[in-house]
Amino acid sequence: MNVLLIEDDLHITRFLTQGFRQEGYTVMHAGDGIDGLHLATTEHYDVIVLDIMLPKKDGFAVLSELRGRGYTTPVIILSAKHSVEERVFGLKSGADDYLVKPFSFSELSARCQILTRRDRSQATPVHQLCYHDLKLDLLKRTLHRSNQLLNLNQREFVLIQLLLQNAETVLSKTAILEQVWGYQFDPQTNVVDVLVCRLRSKVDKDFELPLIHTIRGVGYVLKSAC
Amino acid sequence: MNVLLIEDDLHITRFLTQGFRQEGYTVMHAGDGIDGLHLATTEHYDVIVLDIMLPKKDGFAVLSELRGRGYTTPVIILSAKHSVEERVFGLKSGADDYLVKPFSFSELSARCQILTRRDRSQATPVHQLCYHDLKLDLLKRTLHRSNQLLNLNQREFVLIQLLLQNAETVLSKTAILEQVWGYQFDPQTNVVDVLVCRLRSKVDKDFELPLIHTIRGVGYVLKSAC
DNA sequence: CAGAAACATTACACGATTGTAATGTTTGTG
DNA sequence: CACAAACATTACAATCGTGTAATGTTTCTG
Repeated sequence: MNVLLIEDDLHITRFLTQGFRQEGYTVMHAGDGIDGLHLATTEHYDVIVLDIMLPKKDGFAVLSELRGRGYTTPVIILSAKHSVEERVFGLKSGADDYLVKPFSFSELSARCQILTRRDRSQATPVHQLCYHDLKLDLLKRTLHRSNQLLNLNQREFVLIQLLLQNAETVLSKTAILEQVWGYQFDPQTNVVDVLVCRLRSKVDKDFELPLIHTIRGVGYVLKSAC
Repeated sequence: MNVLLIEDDLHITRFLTQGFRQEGYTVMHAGDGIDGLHLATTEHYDVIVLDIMLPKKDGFAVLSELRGRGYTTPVIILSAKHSVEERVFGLKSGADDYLVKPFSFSELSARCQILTRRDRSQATPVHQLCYHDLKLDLLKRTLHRSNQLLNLNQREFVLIQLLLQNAETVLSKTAILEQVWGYQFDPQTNVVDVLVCRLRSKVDKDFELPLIHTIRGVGYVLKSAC
């Protein structure tokens, strides 16, 4: 069982890490929101324990980005505030549970168990990837932008899937070549450029806000901000 | 959405019933443990909200009997006590959540939503279809027969999916036309025959046992027996 | 501002996919 | 067994998907 702990307070971190390890969990730790989000989207975890007050990116932001990208990993929020509004807000933003500090480790552990118990019975991989007004359904093989159906071909579909799975992360051309074509060498042509262009003409052309951005000298990203 | 509320305090009952009804839930109410258990085991509910201090049979007893009989309906415990021991005990006995009185209705409602949301997501569509030695993966878009990868094109893929979803059920040509092409009329050609033929050449040709059978005058079936 | 590098777009060609139609084969009935 | 209907197979043509290369455009540097 893997736990991702996103917490900046060193005392709490040590306390929880120890507790989880004693129960046989594997714990990964991130000390700020950016790191946490990165870990959460690159590795598999059974539960994420998420502090709200975090450096760089707060817990709510991490949570909403995570959910926005289609990740459904159970999240337990830890927070010092116990105002009803904040608790409800946390739960509505996609958290699965909300614990107010101070709390006992045994309760946290019990609540983790509930979430993972439920999760195991599912064990179904995500089949919908969302970002901004894009929605990709892997089972129906459809891509919608703002509820409008876009007709993609094979290659375009795989590329947008890759971009969605790595939303807001720059992908180099080499990485794209590798993951879309399976090539581990450069075919010395501009296939990637052409494919990106074709995808753009479907995904971005008729819309106000472009989502596919090029980072000159680096690669491409899917993101909504400029 | 159906809620079962097991609670003896009349004020709380009225308060919660009203709140749930305003959110469009249907609420059933039981005033003691015996009644509650009886209702829980005879009707279907999406969530059970369970008080601990109850006449006749307390909440923990109700919960453990319920779970002992195999019911997995999500249960939220309401309790006046907030000792860590009791909370952990409640969670470990099979509750899905634990709220300490006094609590706000909005938090209870949010937590109910989480539990029912999770439940609904368990109804996630299957992404693997299997029959005999055929295995179709809708996410990877692959078809294997006896662990051998078969390379299908678009139309063939949709047809085998349809056949697998209706394994051992005869599908008429009209039905196939409708579900694979979306046509609701007969194009007056033999597209279906041709597609079946092409699919067969991949699925059945190199194997001992044919899986795609034609029922003369009726349609086609996927089955392993003759 | 000239030039080069990086990227975008367009045009073209080849192969795969798919629908149509022609031809071949099986099955059942009188 | 002759015949027709139903189905299977094959052949062909139109279209689509995809890679390559040529041409435009942008961006950055000196």
